[in-house]
Amino acid sequence: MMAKKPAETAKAIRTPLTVDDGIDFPMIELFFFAYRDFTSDPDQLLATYGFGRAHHRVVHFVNRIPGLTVAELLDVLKITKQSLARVLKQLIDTGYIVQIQGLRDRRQRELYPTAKGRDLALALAAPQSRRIANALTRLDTQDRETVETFLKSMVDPDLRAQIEQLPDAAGNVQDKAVAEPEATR
Amino acid sequence: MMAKKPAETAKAIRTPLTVDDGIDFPMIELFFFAYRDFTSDPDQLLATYGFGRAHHRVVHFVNRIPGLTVAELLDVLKITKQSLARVLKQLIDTGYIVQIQGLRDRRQRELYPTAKGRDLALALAAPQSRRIANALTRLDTQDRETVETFLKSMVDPDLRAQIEQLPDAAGNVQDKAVAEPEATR
DNA sequence: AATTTATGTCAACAAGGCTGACATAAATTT
DNA sequence: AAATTTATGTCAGCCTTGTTGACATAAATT
Repeated sequence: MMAKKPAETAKAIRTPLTVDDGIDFPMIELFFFAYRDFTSDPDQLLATYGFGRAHHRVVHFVNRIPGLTVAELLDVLKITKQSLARVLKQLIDTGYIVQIQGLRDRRQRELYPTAKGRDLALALAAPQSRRIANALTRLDTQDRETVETFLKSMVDPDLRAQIEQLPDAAGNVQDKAVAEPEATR
Repeated sequence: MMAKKPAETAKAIRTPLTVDDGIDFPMIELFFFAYRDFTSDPDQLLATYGFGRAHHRVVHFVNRIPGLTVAELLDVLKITKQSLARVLKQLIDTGYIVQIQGLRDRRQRELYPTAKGRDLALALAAPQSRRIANALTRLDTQDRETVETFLKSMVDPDLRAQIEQLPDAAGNVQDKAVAEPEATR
């Protein structure tokens, strides 16, 4: 991979890149730093469990979409099954997630959280939710929608479908489909 | 690390976590997916160079703060010098970045981009800036400030200082300090 | 002269991505 | 019924990018 010579000490550019170069650097950097700190709270907690960010993502989506299959999870995470296998196996072996053979299609393994897994998902999400709530307090109440619209627009259009499938999504019908009959609540 | 038994098949929870659990899941997931796609454009480009995300960050900040020292870069990136050394060496060997011994303190190595390094930084930033601009078009003009305020508030207060130091920051004085005298422009 | 600081480097390790190959059971197609 | 496809699992090995610890050098500071 590395090959080229040090290019005969090419000349150093001493001026910084700025917005004058036609790039929205402030927003790019804001997004970078915001995400870095957004992930720092759960990262710290995960370390005490001996888990990493990969475990976080799995626990999160299994709790958000209980009963999703391995293939569906792979599609959400956009990683390979070999990559998933490692962390999923750990989460199953340590009792955070259980697999149940599909009824309709018995090849499928539906993934569900245990009580332990639910607690972990909540513990990981809590500081992130707090950070967001805190950031939103500095804005007018109707500005939440502005931020939501912005973030949603940052997602690739063809991948936005994934978001719509999650519970609580705007105009989501699935919530009702999954909800139990009123009598049992 | 891994030790526990499969917990005697602990019971599966079949209901999803939702906003009713007191967590702002929609925003958490929006932020996750938005950042995932935000990094996807440069990632693709980097792959064609044989570089990774670590190279991106180095090239970015060296272009934004030309002449910063190794120690300062480590502070911005929050990684170890051994981690930085690998990617920095590659970027220097392939002529994207040059080191210049500090004048004031000759132990320091000031980092500058070459023309090649500048081009790369611009090429990496362009799609991200485009994505942001596109997302902002869906909002009212004054909503940009809302998004900026939100993102800034997501950053840890004690780390916000880093952002202020970058060019173009709101109320930033440094731009002038770094600028050359008018005659030479 | 002694110590501290800025940087570089070597070695080893871990997490979490990846590819390729192969195995099994269940569903689907022919 | 047989052949094929699909969903999942698993083994093996590789890469990037983070980590720690140890040590070396030159320059600045005490």
